[in-house]
Amino acid sequence: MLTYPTALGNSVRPSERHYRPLDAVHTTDSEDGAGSLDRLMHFSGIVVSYARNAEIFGEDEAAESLYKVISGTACTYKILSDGRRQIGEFYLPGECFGLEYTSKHSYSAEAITDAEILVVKKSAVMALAGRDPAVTRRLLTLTAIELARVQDRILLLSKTAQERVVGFLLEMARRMPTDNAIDLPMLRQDIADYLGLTIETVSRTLKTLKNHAAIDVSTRHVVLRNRLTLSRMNG
Amino acid sequence: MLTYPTALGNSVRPSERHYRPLDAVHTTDSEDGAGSLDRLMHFSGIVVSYARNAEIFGEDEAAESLYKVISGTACTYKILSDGRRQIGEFYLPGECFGLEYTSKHSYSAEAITDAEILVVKKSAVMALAGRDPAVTRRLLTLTAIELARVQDRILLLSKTAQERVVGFLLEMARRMPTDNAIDLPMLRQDIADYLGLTIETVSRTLKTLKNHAAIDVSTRHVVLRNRLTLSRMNG
DNA sequence: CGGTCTTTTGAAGTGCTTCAAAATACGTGG
DNA sequence: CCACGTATTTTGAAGCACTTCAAAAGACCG
Repeated sequence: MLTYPTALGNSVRPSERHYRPLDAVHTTDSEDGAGSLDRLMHFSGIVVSYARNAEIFGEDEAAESLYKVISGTACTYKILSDGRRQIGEFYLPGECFGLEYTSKHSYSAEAITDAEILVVKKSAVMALAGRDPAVTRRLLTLTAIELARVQDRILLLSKTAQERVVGFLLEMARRMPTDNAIDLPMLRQDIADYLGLTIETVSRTLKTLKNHAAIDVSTRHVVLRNRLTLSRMNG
Repeated sequence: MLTYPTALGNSVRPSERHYRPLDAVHTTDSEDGAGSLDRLMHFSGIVVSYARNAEIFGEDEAAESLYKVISGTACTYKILSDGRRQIGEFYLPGECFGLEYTSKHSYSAEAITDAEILVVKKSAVMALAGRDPAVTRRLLTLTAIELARVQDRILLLSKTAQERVVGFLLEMARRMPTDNAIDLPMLRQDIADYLGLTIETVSRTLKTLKNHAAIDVSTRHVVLRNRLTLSRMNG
């Protein structure tokens, strides 16, 4: 897998795809500290542009920062000893990752499209958290949301190939601004590595769904045609 | 599956198995609020005894309490529409569960052996957290640890049956007080539902490991004979 | 000791993977 | 803007790991 050079610094280079405008991100003040944390991130963070396939951080590196996707898509992953790659999660614009509380990262992260990522030192976040309890509460909320999401993935991974693919599509549709249309930022191989399937199985399953008139699918675009059918297929 | 009657109240009925003495639990004061939270739980919580297979809470019930295992073993689980059960996690003495930040539980919990569970109202925890920021930090730490554990499970579930069983045994050994001897509190069916396998595959895989002199295994007891072999089998 | 629950074992079936290759999409230089 | 080379996706056929179904063996409890 090629690794493209990484552009560092506060540059604001246009990226390939924008899924959600930044101003759609939740920035209002609330008792869970969303406002304070969000303001801190945008104030003390720097925007870093990553080319497609560029590594954002590596496993076992010091975990010093929090990350928020501005544009493009990132993912976390681990390489197993047999060479297979398991993708932990995809991160779309507005979503945060790097919420680990160990000193080293336990997985790697990379940009799967050209992407702009807001990078904030954890030390800055922790300093603010010391002054503003709402920030700690916000971090707790974000971590709990991530936990719930990962627990859902465990359910997904215990299902059949068709249920996994359907679950993936429904989840992506939920997280995208458009209702039934999905612009897939990732390759079939990424989907396969996310769902614990092979690329061939993903391809064949999408075709089956298309043949059952449940979806329309082209290389990078999916339209959910029949949510009722899909929900029934979702186990 | 039978559901046994649940004994409610502050009773202290002896339970089947004790894996770790309570005083081995981390109770020292520290900057992450472990001490404050722990004292609160033991001060304002009540100990409830559950018989084997008794439900501790059900999916969609209001999530009003935090739980800490005193003795015995509990697990969280979800029933899929096809009737299969996916176990989310096992909880051994000293471990906490119910760390959800939604108003309703998104999974069920039950005692898989007779068990004593310390039950604490979230409202009490949150009240303390409002006065003592260290408690919120402690909750954040506990949630982050749970998150890391679930992320590891995702890796486990993307592996072969043998790797899953080996990973399960190594993980259980790590969490038990004894080094290489494991007293399994759960049935083969529970292990199967945890690993996303069938009971037959679990049984056959344990036999294979035994035949390779990697473990000794009887119904409820496992001894890790050769950790090097096991580690190599762990993917 | 008898009944029930649990685990093991065997044999056949199947869903996903693997291997191989064709078809299609994509990016780039001419 | 087209043509070419590369990357990605699709399709086909065979293999295999795990499941399913069935039944025997063993463990547990009153």
